[in-house]
Amino acid sequence: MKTKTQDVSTSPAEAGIGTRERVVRAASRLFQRQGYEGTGIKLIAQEAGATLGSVYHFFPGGKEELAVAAIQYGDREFADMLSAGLAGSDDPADAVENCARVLATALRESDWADGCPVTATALETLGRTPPIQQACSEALRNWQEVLAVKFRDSGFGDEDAEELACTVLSALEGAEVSSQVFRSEEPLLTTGRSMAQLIRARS
Amino acid sequence: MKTKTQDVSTSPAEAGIGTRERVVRAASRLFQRQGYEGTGIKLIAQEAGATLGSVYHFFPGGKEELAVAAIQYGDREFADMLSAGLAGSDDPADAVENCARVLATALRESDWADGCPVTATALETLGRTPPIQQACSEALRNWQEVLAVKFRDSGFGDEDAEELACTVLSALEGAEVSSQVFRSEEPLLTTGRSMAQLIRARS
DNA sequence: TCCTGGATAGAGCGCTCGTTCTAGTGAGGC
DNA sequence: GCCTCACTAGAACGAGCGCTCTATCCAGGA
Repeated sequence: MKTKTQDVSTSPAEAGIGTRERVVRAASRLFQRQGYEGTGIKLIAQEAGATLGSVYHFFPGGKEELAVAAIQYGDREFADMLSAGLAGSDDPADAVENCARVLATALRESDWADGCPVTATALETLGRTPPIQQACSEALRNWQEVLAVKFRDSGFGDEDAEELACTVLSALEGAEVSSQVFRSEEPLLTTGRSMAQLIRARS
Repeated sequence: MKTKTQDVSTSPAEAGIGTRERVVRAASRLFQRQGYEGTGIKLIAQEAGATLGSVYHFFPGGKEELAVAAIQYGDREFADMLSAGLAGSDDPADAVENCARVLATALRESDWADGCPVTATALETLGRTPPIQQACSEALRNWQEVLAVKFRDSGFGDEDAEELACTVLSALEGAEVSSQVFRSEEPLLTTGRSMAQLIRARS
C-alpha cells in the first residue's frame, strides 16, 4: 500500500505541496516541453505523484480546464523570471540585455527543454479552444506589461514604452525558440544585445 | 468508383498536381495550424484527396518522414515569402518593415491561422525526434541567411549582417506568434517598425 | 461511535491513433 | 495480348487516448 494523503515518489522539492498544486506544476512543465496534444493526462498524474481520480476531482472540466490552470501558472512563473532579470539594472537597456542572459542560462541548464511555458500550447490550440487561447493571450499581455512598466519607470512615454515592450517581448520569444532549436545561447544573447541598442537609440 | 489516378475532390488550384506533392502540402498546412501531435495521418490524407495507402507508399517512414518533407516544404514556402517581402525596397530598413507588413497581411487573410510553418512542430518535437528537429534547424538557418544576404548586399559587414539577421528573424518569429494569439496585425507591424529603426541605427 | 464528504485509487469504456496488410487498378513495354 | 509494377484503396490491429465510474480511505463534527 502507498502512504496515505501524500506520495513520496515525487521530487523532494515538492514534498508537502498539495496535490492540486503538484498536478498544475507537472502539467505546466509537460505542456511547455511537449505541447498540449502530445501530453497525456495519465502522464501528468504520474509525474505529479497523483492518480487519475485526483486529477479529475480537482479539474472536473478535464484536460482543457487543467491546461488553463497550467498556462496561468506558467504565466506567473515567466513573469517572475522577467522581473528578476529586469531588476538586474536601473538602465532599461542593460536590464533587457540581462534579461536575455537570464533566459539563456535557464534554457541551457534545462538542456534546452524549458522555453516559454505557453508558446507550444498556444500554437496548437489557436482558434480551436477559446479558454486556452484567452489564457495564453492574458499571459502575453501580462509579460508585455511587466516590460512596459520598466520602460515607463525609466522615463519613456506611454506610447514609446508600449511599443518597446511589444518589440522586446516578441524578440525574446522568438529568440528563445531559435535558441531551443539551435541548442545554443547565441540567438538569445545576440537579440538581447540588439534590443539594448534599440532602447538606447530611442532614449 | 472514384476517378482513377486523380481525385477531383481536392481544391481546384491543386488539380493536376501529383499525389505526393498534394500530401506534403496538406501535411505542411495542417502541422502549421494544429501542430504535429494534433494532426492525424488520416486527416492529412483526406485533405490531400489521397488514401492512407498512398501516404504510406510515398512515405514508408510514416508520420516522421512525412513531417520532415512537410517542414522542408514550409521552409521553401516561407523563404519565398521573406524574399518577396525583402524585394520591396533596396533600403534594408524599409525592406524589413515591408516584410513584416507582408507577413501581417497574410496572417490576417488566413484568419490568423497560417503563421510560421515550423514553430509549432519544432517546439513539440524538440529533443525527441532528431530528424524533424534537424529539418526545423535548417529552415531557421536558411531564413536567417536570406536576411543576411540582404544586409550584406546593402553594405553591412559580415558580422553585423549575421547579427542583424539573427535579431530580425527572432523578432519576426516572435511577433508572428503574438499576432496570432492577439488576433491583431499590431505586434508584427510594431516589430517591423522597430527593426527598421534598429537597422538605421547600425548603418 | 458513527456519519459525512473531500480526496484517493484504478479498472474499464468508447474512440481514435499510427501502422500494417492484402487486394485491386491501369498505363506502358514487349 | 499480357505482364509488370507503381500506385490506389480501405479493412483491420494493437496501443493509447480522454474520460467515467465505483469503491475506498480518513480527518473532523456531532
